[in-house]
Amino acid sequence: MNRSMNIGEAAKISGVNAKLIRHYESIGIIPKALRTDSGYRIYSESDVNTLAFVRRARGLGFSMKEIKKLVSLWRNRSRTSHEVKTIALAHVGEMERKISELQEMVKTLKHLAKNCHGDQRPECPILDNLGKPE
Amino acid sequence: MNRSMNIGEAAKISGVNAKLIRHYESIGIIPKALRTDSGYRIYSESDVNTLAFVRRARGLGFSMKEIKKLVSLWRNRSRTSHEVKTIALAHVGEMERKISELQEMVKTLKHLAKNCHGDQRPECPILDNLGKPE
DNA sequence: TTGGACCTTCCCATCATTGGAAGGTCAAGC
DNA sequence: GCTTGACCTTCCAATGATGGGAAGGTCCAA
Repeated sequence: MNRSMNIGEAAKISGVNAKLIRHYESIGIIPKALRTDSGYRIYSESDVNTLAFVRRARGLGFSMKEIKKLVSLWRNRSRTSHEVKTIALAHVGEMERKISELQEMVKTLKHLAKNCHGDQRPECPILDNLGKPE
Repeated sequence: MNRSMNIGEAAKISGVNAKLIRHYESIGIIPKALRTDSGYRIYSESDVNTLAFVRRARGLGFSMKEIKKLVSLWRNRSRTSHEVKTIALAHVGEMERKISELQEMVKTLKHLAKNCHGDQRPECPILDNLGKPE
């Protein structure tokens, strides 16, 4: 129990590669790791949990700034679920905005592509549209 | 007609700011502009058309690499509409993939948020999920 | 003791864009 | 003619998240 490990092992278990672990430390997402006498970083199981937390938050598309806040809330017993939910819903809103934007682009481009023969001839409504929209 | 203008005017008309015009020149999206004796860049109406083309392509989410190719096809009379359509549809596919990814994240996060009280209490299924997915 | 697999820090690249600094040019008003 | 301010020039750096690699130190097993 309570075993400690070096960065390679922590990477394997947490699913966050070593390069990224160092990076997360450097930008303050996770606290500075303890070191052996020779300078190797040491990780506890708790540290690995934090890393996996970060990985999963990334998987939901949260920014590093948001993740930093989420980690601190996670670690803070006097947090309120309201704070967490606010961040989550703001992120949902941002993603939904992005989805709409992409859908709009897809719609336009599909329409143009539908009218493009896609053969050996040079005529192309896609280029026409980009070249002169009027 | 056939008036020529400096970068500021070209920026206004094309809708691409001056900083970005210089950048596009530096990365080869547009050819190097002619210069006055004193070194100011000179743009023709045709150049401005190219800049607006780039701006609209950006608006459809194309990458600079793709836009470089599209500009060259636009300028090339012996292009085939097939080439253009291929690029466009590949881009549509990429955007649809991205949309699915975002939708999946939104779905997960909305589900977690729905079960989160969002009040003064610390209990929070969002943090629980990020902390231990098992 | 040697080798290889690990670790360290540091710098650079990506992508598209923006910002600023330091300095040159132009045109209008005095 | 000179000043002023708006424009232009180049160069360097930052963004956000990550990856790649170099140069060098450490650990462990044969």
